[in-house]
Amino acid sequence: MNSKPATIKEIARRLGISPSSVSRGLHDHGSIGSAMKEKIRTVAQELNYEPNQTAIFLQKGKTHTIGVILPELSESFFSSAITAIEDIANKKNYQVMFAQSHDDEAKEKLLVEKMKSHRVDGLIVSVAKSTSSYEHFTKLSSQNIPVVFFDRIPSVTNVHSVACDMETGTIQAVQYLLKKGHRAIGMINGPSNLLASTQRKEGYIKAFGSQRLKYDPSMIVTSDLTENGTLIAMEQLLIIKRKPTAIVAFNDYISLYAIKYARKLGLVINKDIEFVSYSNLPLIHYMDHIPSASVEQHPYLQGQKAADMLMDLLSNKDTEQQGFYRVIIESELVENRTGGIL
Amino acid sequence: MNSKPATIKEIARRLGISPSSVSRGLHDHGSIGSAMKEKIRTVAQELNYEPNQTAIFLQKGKTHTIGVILPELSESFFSSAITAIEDIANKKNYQVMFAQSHDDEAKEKLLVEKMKSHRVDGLIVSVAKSTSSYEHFTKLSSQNIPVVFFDRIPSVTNVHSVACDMETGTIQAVQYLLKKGHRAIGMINGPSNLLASTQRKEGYIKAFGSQRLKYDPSMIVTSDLTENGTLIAMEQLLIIKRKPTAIVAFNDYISLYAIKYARKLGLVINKDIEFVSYSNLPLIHYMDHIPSASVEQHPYLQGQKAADMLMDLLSNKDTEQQGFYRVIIESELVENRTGGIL
DNA sequence: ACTTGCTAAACAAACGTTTGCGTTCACAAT
DNA sequence: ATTGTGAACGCAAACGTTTGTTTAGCAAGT
Repeated sequence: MNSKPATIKEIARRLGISPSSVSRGLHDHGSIGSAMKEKIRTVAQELNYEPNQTAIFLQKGKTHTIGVILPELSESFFSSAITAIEDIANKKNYQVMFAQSHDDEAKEKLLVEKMKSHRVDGLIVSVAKSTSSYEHFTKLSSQNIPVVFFDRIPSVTNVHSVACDMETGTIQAVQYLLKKGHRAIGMINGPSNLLASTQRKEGYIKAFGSQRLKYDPSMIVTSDLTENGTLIAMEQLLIIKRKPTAIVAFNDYISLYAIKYARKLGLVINKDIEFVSYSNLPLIHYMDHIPSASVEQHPYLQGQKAADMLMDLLSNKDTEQQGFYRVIIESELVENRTGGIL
Repeated sequence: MNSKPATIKEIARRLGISPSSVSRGLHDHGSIGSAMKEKIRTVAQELNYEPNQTAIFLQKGKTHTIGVILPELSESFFSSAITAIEDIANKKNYQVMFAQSHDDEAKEKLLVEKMKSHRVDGLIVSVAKSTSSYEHFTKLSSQNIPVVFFDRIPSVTNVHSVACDMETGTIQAVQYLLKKGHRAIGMINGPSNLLASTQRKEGYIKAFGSQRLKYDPSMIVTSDLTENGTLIAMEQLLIIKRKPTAIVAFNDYISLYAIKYARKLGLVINKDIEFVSYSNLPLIHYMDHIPSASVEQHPYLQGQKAADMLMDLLSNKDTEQQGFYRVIIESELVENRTGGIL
C-alpha cells in the first residue's frame, strides 16, 4: 500500500535482466526479443509501473512543461486565453505551470526566475501593466528558452508575439455607427502610452476618412480606466456643443460606467445615446442597458495561437532561429443582444 | 550566449575541487572553509549558476509542485480559489500545475494520471459534476500523494476536505427575509443529489423552525440550473395560491434568470418580489435588478484553507497519518448594493 | 573451420545534485 | 612520541532513466 512506486530497475531485477533492456522493451526502441518484450510489458503492468518523469526530465533536459504568466485570472479575457493554452499544451503532452503577476513588475520578475529554476521548456507571457523593462525575459531567450508574448506585448520588435489589432475592429465599430446615421461620435480612449489606445484612435480617424467625413478631435477623450476617470471623460464629451449621439468606449467596463452615468442624466440608451465598446464580456448577456455592439478580441484564439507558436518554437529549438514570429489577429465587431427584458 | 547553464560540476572544475564541496559551499551545509565558501559563491555568481531543479527533484524525490484540478476557470468562484492557492503555494516555495476538467470525469481521470506522472507532491481538487467514482484519487493517496478536496467534495468520509456549509448561510438568508416581513418565501433549489442542495433545504426548514413558523413544502422547487429549468421552477412557484413575495435562488445566475422572468411578468424587484441568492458574483455590481442579498461562499478563503491543509500534509508526510482533515467554512449572508442607477 | 552478419542482451556513462562516510592534515592535549 | 580532535575536503553511491557501445551466441556463407 505505502510502497514506493515501481521503477525500471525493479522490473529488471524481477526478470533478471538489465534496466536498459527494460527501457527498450517499453519503448519498442532498440533490439529486443519479442518474447522478452512481452514479459517486460506484463511485469510492468503487474507492478503498475509508471515512468518517473523527473528522471526523464533530467536525462533529456526537457520538462515538457510550459510556464504561463499573466496579470489576472479573474479577468475573463485571461481565463479564456489560458484555457486555450492549456488545451493546446495538453494535446501536445505538455503541462502548464502558471502564475499571476497581479500587474506587479517585481512579482513578474520573481515568477520568471521561479519558472526558470523549474526548468520550464518555454514561457507564454502577457506582461504586467507596470512592466517597463524586459531583461528578465531576454535573459530567458538567450538561454534558449523561448518566450511568446500575447495580448499585452512589449513594444520591442525582437520577440515572438501574438496580439490583436484594434484598428480594424475600431474601423468597423465607427462605420457601424456611421451607417446607423450617427455623425457626432465620441470616443473614450485609454492611456495614450498603450499601443491599444493608439490603434483605437487610428481606427477612429480612418473610419471617418473612409466615408470622406472629417472628425472632431475634441470628440476623442481619455479615461484612466477607473470609474471616476470615466465620469470625467463623459463630462468632457457631453459639454461639446454638438453632443455625441454615440460613444465608442475603451472596453465593456468603461462602457458600463459610462452608461450608468448617462442614465443618471436621464438619457435613454440606444435612443438618446448609443454605445459600442470592446471585449465582449459574458456579463453583458445578463444586463439590460448595454453597448449595442462590441469589438471581440478573441482571447481563446490568441491563447491558441500563442501556444501553437511556442510549440513550434520548442520543436524547432535546435534549428537556427531566424527572425521572430509576429501574429496579428484581426479584431471584429459583433452585435450584442441584451440578456435583459428590454 | 547560447551556452548551457552552469552546473555545480563546472564550478568545481574551475576551482579544482569536488562537486560535493561546491554543493556544501552553496548550502552552508556540512563542513566547508569560509574562504573556500567565498570563492565558490563568487564563481557561482560569475557563471550565473542556478540549481537545476530537475536534478534536485530526482535526488530528493519531491518536485515542490502541487497539482490543481478544477472544473472551470471561467467561473469566478474558481478563479478566486486558485488565486488563493497560488498565493499560499508561492509563499511556501511551491509551484502550481493546473488543469481544468471541464466537468468531464474522463478528462479528470486523465489529468490525475498526468499529474501523477509529473510527480506532483500533492493535489488539490474540486471534482467534476459528473464524477461518480473516486478510485483515481484514492490510488494517489495510497501512493502517499496527499489529495485535498475543496468546495465540490466527494461524499465519502476518508478524504481531506474543505467546504462551505450552506446551511448557516441559508438560515441567515431566510431569517433576513422573515425579519423583513416576508412569510411566503420560495426556494429554487438545485439537483437533489448535491450536498449543497440538501444543506440549503435544511437551512430553509431550520430558519422557519427557529421562528416557530411552519413552512410550505410546495414552496421549495428544483431547477436543473439552466435558464429554462429556472423558468419552469418560477412557474411552479408563482402558481401557488399564496404567492411568494421573496425567493431564495440557488445561485446568482439562477437569481438573474428568475429576476428576468419576474420582470417580464411585470413584477417590480424588491417591491413585488425580493430575491436572495448565493455566490456573490462580481457582475452583480454592474446591474440594476439584483438579489438584495447573497450568501458568500468565500472562494478565496476556501482555496487558502485547502492550500494550507495540503502544505501541512506535505510537511508531515513521514509522520503516520491519523484521520482526515475536514474543514468547514461558514457561509455568510451579505447585503448587496446595486451598481446600477436605481 | 573460419569469417561474417545478425539478434538479443548487458554494460556503462550520462543527466546534476545531495549526502553518508571516509580520508587527510594540522594542531593541541596527553 | 603518541593519541585525540576537529576542520576541510574528496569519494562514491544514489535518485530513475536513456542510449551508445560492447559482448555473447548462433546461423549462414565461404
